[in-house]
Amino acid sequence: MSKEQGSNIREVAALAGVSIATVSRALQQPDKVRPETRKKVFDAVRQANFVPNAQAASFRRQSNNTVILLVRDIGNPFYLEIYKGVEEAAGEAGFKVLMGDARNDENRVATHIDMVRQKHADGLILMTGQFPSELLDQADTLPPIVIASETVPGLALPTVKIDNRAASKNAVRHLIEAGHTKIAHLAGPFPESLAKERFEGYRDALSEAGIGYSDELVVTGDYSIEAGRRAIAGLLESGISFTAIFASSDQMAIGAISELRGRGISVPADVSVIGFDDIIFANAFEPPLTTVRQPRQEMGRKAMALMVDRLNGKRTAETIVLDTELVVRGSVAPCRSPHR
Amino acid sequence: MSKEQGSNIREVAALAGVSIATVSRALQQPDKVRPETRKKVFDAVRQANFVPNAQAASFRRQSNNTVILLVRDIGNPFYLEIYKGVEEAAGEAGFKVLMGDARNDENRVATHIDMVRQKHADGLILMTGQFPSELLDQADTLPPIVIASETVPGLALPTVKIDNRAASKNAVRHLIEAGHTKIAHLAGPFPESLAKERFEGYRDALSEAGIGYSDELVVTGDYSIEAGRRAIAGLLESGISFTAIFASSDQMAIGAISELRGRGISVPADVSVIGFDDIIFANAFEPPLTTVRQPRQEMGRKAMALMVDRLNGKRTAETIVLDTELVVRGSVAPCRSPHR
DNA sequence: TTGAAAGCGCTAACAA
DNA sequence: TTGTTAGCGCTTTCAA
Repeated sequence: MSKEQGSNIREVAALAGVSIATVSRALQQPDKVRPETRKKVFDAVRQANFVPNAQAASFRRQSNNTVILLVRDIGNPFYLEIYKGVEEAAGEAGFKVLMGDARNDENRVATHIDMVRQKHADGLILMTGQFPSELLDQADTLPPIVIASETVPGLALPTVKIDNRAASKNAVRHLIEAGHTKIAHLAGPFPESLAKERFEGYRDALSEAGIGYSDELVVTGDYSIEAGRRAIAGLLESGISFTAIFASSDQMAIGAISELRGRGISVPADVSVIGFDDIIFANAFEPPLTTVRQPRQEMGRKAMALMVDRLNGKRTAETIVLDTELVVRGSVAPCRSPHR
Repeated sequence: MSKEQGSNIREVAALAGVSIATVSRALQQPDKVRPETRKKVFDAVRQANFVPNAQAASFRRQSNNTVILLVRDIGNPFYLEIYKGVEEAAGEAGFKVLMGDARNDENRVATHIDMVRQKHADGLILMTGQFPSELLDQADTLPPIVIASETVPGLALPTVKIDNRAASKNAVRHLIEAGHTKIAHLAGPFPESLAKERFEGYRDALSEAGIGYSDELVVTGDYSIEAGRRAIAGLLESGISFTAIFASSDQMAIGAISELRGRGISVPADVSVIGFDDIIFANAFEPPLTTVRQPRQEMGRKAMALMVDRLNGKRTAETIVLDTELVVRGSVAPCRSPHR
């Protein structure tokens, strides 16, 4: 029933009574081959149970139409929507997408850059805050890289991002308008740009409202649920008082709320919370999370578009800035003891 | 500063004053080369800024030490933990892992099987309920495939899974012990094995307790949050009464709870809920979700181990069954109107 | 321990 | 429209 497995283009050519070039053409550009010839080839392909060896083709072409999407932490649902956008745009452009997990580890970023150098893939879409410092001054020898969501200071690469500072400022302003003045900030890991930009937005809103800034209200974490829990535990145990939280990720917001609740503090009655990202769980959560929505799908699409440009030889370092939106749901309430 | 980019093994050989074979050996099996020669080669590699073309090597070796992990829906956090297990075991065995998204689409499964046939990867770990039916009778011509979590009836492939039927029965029994008799079941998509097995466990528990079974209490969905919402909306609108829900995924459980709450029905006070998977959000959710924990990391590790065996020529179709655990948290309460 | 040489399967330039 | 042919960069016998 099943024919020989490892048949190659030569066997097919022999079977069809044509040259291997014709087989290749019939398969790659059918309209360049006369219909009768095409039919002979297709029949032979079927008869030989032939599956072209994509590896050989990629090798010959010196490209394999594949890009790697490397994310900070594959456990964060935020990246999955991005992936979908990337994959959609990639499919349209004839590319495949593989997803890699950097696990917040700079070395793993370096490993994946090497994979591109070694032609495992044609390009790398980076969604990690980390970048191997030893590569920073080798910008001209880097393989095709596009940055999404994050930025790497001192590296002029095509980038798609949001205005983190403005989005944060807007979110914190929302808290201030509800009467909050003691606002904690669950930041990302410094000194990454993303963390710093959101932190600056937080400070902007504070100073705009004439509210004093306090170091003690800022805690950093790696955007995970666990980090959110830990941050709140630390804050509470150190006795700092606060009535609102602005978290740099929905996961941290969710961890924070869970921790708060575990200690008998209710959200939003006692403490208001705003997250960041609008992951799919934000809306199903109790209370439904007020958060900053990022246009994830579009971010993915744009990043892939930038990659296609780059792969086609465009050497600019364009930066695309996408809009965000504050999605007001149920995790913010008026401050009960304003100006306490 | 930066040297020529696309240097190849020939240049390095010339630079080092040795043959290309020696360069290859120095890089692949350093101990087969005299230390002085090795040093010459390494110096030349550095000088030429040489990065071996992995594509060429893979092509020559006819294998690339890469496996694809194809999941049903990359948006479900359940798969991310699996991925971590797979990647860990893969790293130890010298393999790379790429993750693909089947989007509940049989055609995309076929596409990925083709990728392996075309040598994009050495093997495929399948976590999809779907399998292209036209390939079912070609088991002997299939590339290396391992099934995880799911099963494909009529296909004898190495598999790692849990005892879905027993786990479900145990979960539903927990509901029954709390006094519930009107228990809805949010099932996966029939006729997939996974959905059927969990459904059978549900029926087992019911009949064991002498509770009658009603078709109307069973609704199917694709394991997503949205499916959970829709299922509950349908149930409520058709006027069926129920006091508990056994959902086939945490995401459906979360969607269900969110929908219930939106309609003023509280969990667990009015309705008790049990989920399946124990995703990372289950514990942070309000109420913390009682659910069936799957040993995801281990499942991933075992699946990869099976793949390594298979790639090493082992041709058995071993099935490994892993243990589950009912994690009791806060989403189940005693039935307030038992035997209503 | 090292080198020469064949060739993995395919694409694409060129010729017919 | 089709065929001939030269490699892509590497690994791996086999011989020295």
